[in-house]
Amino acid sequence: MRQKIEPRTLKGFRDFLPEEARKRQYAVDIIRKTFELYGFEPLETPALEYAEILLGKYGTEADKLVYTFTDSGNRKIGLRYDQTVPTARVLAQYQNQLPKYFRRYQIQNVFRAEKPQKGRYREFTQCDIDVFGTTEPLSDAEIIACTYQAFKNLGFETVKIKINDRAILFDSLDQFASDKVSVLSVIQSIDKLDKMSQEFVVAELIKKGLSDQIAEKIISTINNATISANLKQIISITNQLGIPREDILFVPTLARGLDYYTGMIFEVSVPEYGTNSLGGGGRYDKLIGQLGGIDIPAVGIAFGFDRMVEAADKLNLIKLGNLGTQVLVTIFNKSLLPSSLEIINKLRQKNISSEIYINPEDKLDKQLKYADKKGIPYVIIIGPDEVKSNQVTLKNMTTNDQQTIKIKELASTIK
RNA sequence: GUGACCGUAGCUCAACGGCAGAGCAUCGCCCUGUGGAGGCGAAUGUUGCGGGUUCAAAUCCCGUCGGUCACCCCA
Repeated sequence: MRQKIEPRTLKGFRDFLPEEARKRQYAVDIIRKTFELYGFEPLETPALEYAEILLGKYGTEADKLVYTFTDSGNRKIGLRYDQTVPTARVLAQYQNQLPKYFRRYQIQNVFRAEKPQKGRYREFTQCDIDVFGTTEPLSDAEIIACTYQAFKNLGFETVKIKINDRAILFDSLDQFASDKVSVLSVIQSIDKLDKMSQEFVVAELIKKGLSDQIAEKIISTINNATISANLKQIISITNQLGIPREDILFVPTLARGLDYYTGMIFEVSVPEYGTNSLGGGGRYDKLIGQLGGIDIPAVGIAFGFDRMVEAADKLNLIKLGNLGTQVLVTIFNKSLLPSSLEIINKLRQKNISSEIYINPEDKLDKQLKYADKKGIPYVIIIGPDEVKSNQVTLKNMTTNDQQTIKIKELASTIK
């Protein structure tokens, strides 16, 4: 007796059925075109890496979230946790083959062994763009401009970029750090000012071991911080690259959780969707050196493709009208099947995406019902009358119009 | 990783210790050259899974898997 296997997906992993998959493909297409438009080159890396490449890069906390296994050759391996680490490996491994100023994009799935919840999964897609090999503010600005445009191209009405400079945070907060409470720890608390009240953050700072006065002073210091020359320059270039001044906001309390940022940091959000950031990034000039052994400055962003699609879908920005099957060719009966086959060939030669009903035994009403359910806008009927007059009946499923036309007029009528 | 809530037909849910049900969806027919509306009929379950308590468990208890939410962290 064969054991019955229950079909199911792994916790935190998802299937994308046709409707969902089509939306994702639609979005990925727009994003990829934008990246290409801004001169970024594609890069793909394997899902699996040697575990030693992945582990120990962001700290012990992140290491726990890396999927690791032993393969049948007894190698310690792991699934990629992000796209930055594998790219750092590529930079170290192929340094002679890559351009000095390397700008690449990467749209791939990453894996994290986290507890899933809303908008968070164990396998999800990240869109990365980065510029390697320079500390020029122009490269920071290019990343911001391209990110902004990708969101705009997807159809988001307003896109806001919050920007700050880690240097501002370090310079103004260093004075408050102690053996007990590091600057990075203070910065992590500061990062919460966006979501939490000031009182909450002050309480957290006190809990971390700072005095009431110091905690209050930190808040007022950071609220009064002024913009850096570096940031001014980056913003000015983004304006010249066509990003409206009002969509770039200097937010001195923006901190970003990751420790490795060294300069400009930024986050993207879409106000219509909520305050949650859809992506973030910044400059990380030391990370690649730590990862691959060679010092290469870098700036980039990763945005969450899944959340972006969810937001776009919620705001009705994904129009699939012209995607998918345009025409269903029905089969009147078995003996007229050759006529239907002839038509479907013609349609496909004309580059019209079309489907032939798959069962010649089914009656016409069933075939129409099928088209209706799948949302196919046109149906072609070829019965004895049509065959006799060398025509076809073209039915528009949305307007309910129906006309009998010559076969050669088909393509132009549908388009 | 910590904590809370929830798993009953394809979907949304009812039954809350005593015969497992409804609406929607599906399929068939009304309708042998035309979908969406309507009418009639049919099919659908080891109540997520495993164990325990009980004369009796969908219901109570434990475990497990899955989902949702918050924290942490992030995308």
